[in-house]
Amino acid sequence: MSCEVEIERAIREGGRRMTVQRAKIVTALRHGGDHQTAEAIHARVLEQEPHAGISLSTVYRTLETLREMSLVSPLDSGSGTTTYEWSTPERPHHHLVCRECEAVVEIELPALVGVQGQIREDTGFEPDFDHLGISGVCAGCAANR
Amino acid sequence: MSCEVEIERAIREGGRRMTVQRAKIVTALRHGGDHQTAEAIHARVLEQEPHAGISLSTVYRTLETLREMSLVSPLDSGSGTTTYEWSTPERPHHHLVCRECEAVVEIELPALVGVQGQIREDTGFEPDFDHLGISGVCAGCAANR
DNA sequence: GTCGTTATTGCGAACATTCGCAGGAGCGAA
DNA sequence: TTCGCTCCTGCGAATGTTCGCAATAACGAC
Repeated sequence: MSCEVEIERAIREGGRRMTVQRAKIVTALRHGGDHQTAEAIHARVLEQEPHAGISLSTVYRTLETLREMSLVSPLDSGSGTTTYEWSTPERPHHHLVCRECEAVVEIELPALVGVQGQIREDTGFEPDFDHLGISGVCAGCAANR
Repeated sequence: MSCEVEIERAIREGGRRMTVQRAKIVTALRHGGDHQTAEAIHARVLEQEPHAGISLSTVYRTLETLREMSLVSPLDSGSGTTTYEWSTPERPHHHLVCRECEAVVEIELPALVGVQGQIREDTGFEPDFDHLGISGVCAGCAANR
């Protein structure tokens, strides 16, 4: 993948360092599909390189670092485990997470831009409205009652 | 407090049982101010009745039960600890949680009703928009950079 | 009041995640 | 190339929260 170079440059900016561990975690994230747990990413790294010896702590810390740089979006699925997906700023979207069956549906919410503006004007607060996890009850579970 | 009777009735509906533990937890919640952690509620119960012998698990389970009945609103403050506050349906509000300093600001967002309608129409999903925890960066922290 | 069903409790273990610390490695400067 | 600063890692312990299980107690029926 060619974009690995760009990511490396992005990491270097801000005084961060490029390490083998980070490279492997980034690769696992980008090739592993959406909504992976930290544990799954860790397993994927070890699978491709059993002697890599990357600790789970490092996976968590790297994910946090990538989140600070807005390269990764965490999604709290409500059931106690957080999943991560590679950021796609060119296609902003949000997630509806069902409280009952834990299904996740993607949705675009351009109307949130107005809400974001209101918050900013009222309070000066800059909300993270680029990748919201909205919990609730999906149509299927609502029907089952 | 007179409304304890109403809460008791609400708990009984749906086949739930009224126990001493639940009564004490409800009292602690209602008299303890907003945004208490489970640990704080537990401590408050033990403080007023050292021999009560209520376990932390029971506090968590009771809070979950009260949340299912929409009597209590949890707020994930981002720092790993969840706080709870008694629901006030007559005064719906949301919380802006600063990712840097963890300050919490209350805000009313009537504009969200429109977004809620859009989600419902598009997907049939019923979002929990009555008590959102919105993370982001507050004005003060944004200025410190 | 007694009885039986079953929701609820307390306990300890499990879970996902974070933290502190000492050793190791990345990267700029010489 | 070597040196030195300091960021990063691995480990194990700690955190907040959930879960499984056996014992207990609430509440409706008699």
